[in-house]
Formats: sequence, structure tokens, C-alpha cells
Amino acid sequence: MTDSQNKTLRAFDRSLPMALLRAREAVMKKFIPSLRENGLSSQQWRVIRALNEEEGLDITELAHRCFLLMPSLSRIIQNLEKRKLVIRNQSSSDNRKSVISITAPGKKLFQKIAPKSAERYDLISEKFGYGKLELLYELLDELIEKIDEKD
Amino acid sequence: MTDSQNKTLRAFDRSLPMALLRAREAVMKKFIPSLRENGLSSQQWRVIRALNEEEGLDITELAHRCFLLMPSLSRIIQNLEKRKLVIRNQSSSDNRKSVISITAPGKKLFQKIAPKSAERYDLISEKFGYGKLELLYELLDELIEKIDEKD
DNA sequence: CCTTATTACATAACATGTTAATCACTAATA
DNA sequence: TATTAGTGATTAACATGTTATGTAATAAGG
Repeated sequence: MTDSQNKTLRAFDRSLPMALLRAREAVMKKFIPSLRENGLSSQQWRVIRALNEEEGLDITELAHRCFLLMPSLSRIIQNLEKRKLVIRNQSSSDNRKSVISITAPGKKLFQKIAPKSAERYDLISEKFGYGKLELLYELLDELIEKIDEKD
Repeated sequence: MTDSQNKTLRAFDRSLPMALLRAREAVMKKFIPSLRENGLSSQQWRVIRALNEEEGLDITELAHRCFLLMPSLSRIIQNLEKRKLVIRNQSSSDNRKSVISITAPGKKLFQKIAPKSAERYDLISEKFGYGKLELLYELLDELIEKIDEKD
């Protein structure tokens, strides 16, 4: 590492948000190319993935599962709907609700991308170490828990 | 935790990008309110913070330090410039370069916000545990290193 | 019922993320 | 020095993040 890069890090190297952001970017770099090849953003992929796992989710539930805010998700669904990857139905029990499902083309796309994603994940897991990865998950979960804890 | 929430997590609970995103959001929640009170986004704050630490940075260097892409930073600087928090000068050695510096009002704003930020950080550090926090930093650094490593 | 509050979702407006294109300036080289 | 390639920064275009607001449907209380 050059002096310039070293100095660059110093200002923010004990910034937790920056450290998490950098790590996330590093990880995402490995997944985004194959998503991009298939015309999906990482957010769109999260939605497809959630709907593939369980169909007929309302938008509020989908937002919760995908960790997206409602306005973002609202636009994403409109986009995926136009591309026939998901379909929207009215809830029979509550006319305010939309029930979103994945279509056959959507499932096909999922099955095309999923193996590549799993492969990338396995590679990361292998290089970083399975034990360390589990430890990292635990630490992140605990961090969230402690932060959200009442004072 | 309710069954619904529990099921919600399952789909993505072994997704590294999601875990990092969630953790980052949890942390940011603690810092954003005081930034917001002072009319700054977290990205604008990163710029102010970097410039307070070292003045007269060109935009490329600033982008590197703040982990921002050039187009985003370009707009952010225009915004901060209008608000007289930073000032732009031409480089004497290279007319393509802009040299950005923090202004007196910018420094004042920094000094208003910085103590609160430090306080929040200390609280997180205390609740989560200093040792665990250091371990987390190490793991994140190592994760990035391994991922970027040539195969 | 009628009013009020709440819920589910959409839209607006602006900031940022992201890729590509552009422009001005500088460096390199024939 | 004329051409060409490279660099620093901006702009464009579109997706997403974020807060505020709007709208329709439902729930809750009188």
C-alpha cells in the first residue's frame, strides 16, 4: 500500500459506517456483474429472490423482507411488472393491499442467476474462512441488537 | 420476536450484503438525526470531515477518502459550495484540477457536530464492547482483503 | 351510521448511486 | 508542433434512498 493510500484510510479507518460500507461494496462487486448481465439491480434481485421463496406477498411484507423502503419498492415493482417478471393482484380481503407474485419468466430468471450467486458466495466463504464468516454474522447481529437496545 | 419477523429474516439471514447493510443502517440511525438537525446528509458530513482534517484536497483525492464516486461528489461539492461551507480554487499546477477547502462556517459546523458524533460512537463502543468492535474492524478489513485478492 | 384515526400504498421532490458520454486540459510521441 | 492518448472533472440519464405528503380503504368510537 502506498503512503497516499495509507493516509487516505486514516481519516475514516475507525468509522464504523465507512468500514461496513467498504465491506459491503467489496462483497457486492462479486455479485453485481452477473446480475447486471441479466438486467437486474441488486435491489431488484432481492425482490425476485424473496418472491421466489414465497409467493403472494403484499408490498409491506416484501419491503420488510427485502429491507427496502416503501417508495423504493413501489417503483421497483412497477419496473418488474412492466418487464413481466412479477404480477400484481388485488387482495380479496383488503382492497388497499396488492399481492405480488413472481411469474414463470421471473422464476426462470431466478434459476438462471441463483447458481452463479451461490458459487460466488461459496468462493468468498472459502477464501475468508467459514468460521470467520459465521463469527462475522454473529458480531453483526449482536451489534444491531446492542444498538437497538433501549438505553 | 414474532413468528412473522422470524420468517422474514430467514430468507436473507445468510446474505452477507444484507447483513452488512442492516448493520450499517442500525449504526447510521444513531448518527443521522444530529446531522439532519444541522442540514447535512451523511455523505456531506464525510466531505466536511475529510476537509476539516486536511485542507486543499482535489476532487479525485476527496472522492477516494470519502468513498464517493466522482459524479456524486461533484454534485455534493456544488451543493456545499452554494451554502458557503466549502470553497473551490483552481490548481496552479494543473488547470483541470479544483482544490477544495473548508470555509470558516464549515469549520464551525464541523465543531458543532463532531462532539455529538463522538459521543454516539462512544456509546456504541461501550454497549457493544471495545474488544468486539476492534475484532469487527479486523474481520471487515480481512474480508475486503481476501475478496480483492487475485484468485 | 358518522366521525375520526389508522393502515396500505402511491407520488412528489430532492439527494445520492451508477454507468456512460463529454469536455478541457495535459502528457507523450512521432 | 501536430497528433494522439490519457487525466480531472462535469453532465446526462436512470435507479434508488429518504422524507413528506396525498389518497383510498379499513378500523375504531361515539
